[in-house]
Amino acid sequence: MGSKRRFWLIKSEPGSYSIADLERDGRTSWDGVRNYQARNFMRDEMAVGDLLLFYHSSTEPTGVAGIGRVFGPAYPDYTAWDANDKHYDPRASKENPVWVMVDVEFVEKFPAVVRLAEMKAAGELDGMLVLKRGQRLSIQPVDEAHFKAVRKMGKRG
DNA sequence: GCCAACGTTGGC
DNA sequence: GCCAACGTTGGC
Repeated sequence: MGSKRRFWLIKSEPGSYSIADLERDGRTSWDGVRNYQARNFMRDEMAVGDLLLFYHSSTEPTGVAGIGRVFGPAYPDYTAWDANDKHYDPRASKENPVWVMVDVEFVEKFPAVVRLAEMKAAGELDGMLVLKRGQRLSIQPVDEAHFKAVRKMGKRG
């Protein structure tokens, strides 16, 4: 895994959890991820200190709303074996957690959302996963150059 | 609200 | 192990 800091994009519908919520809370558990590829990224590749583009999906406008940081290593997502939880998975148990989560902390909220359309128009973001049609993965690795470019766009407001 | 794209499930 | 059917995601 190494010590090299990685960069990620995490998606959230702001109606359920927004960058403003993270700013208010300071820190939150990124629970409810029920996709194997996304889980593997959290479990195997995310490291404390990794920076995250916080992406608002299914809203207007869609785009990157701010920055977060991985606060702690992956641990079992106990909401998976809570029958009352929205993300309950009957295959999961304390003995066999199946799913994991990480803790995420607030870093910054952009003055204005860096819109998806704006990102598509920026040539420097060519190849970024989130720009690909049909790309539904809720946790995506991001190139350092792409991360920096988006952050710069965000600071401009 | 529509629907394309995708991941997952389950019959065979 | 294939693959059709299904449910979900998420932009538009």
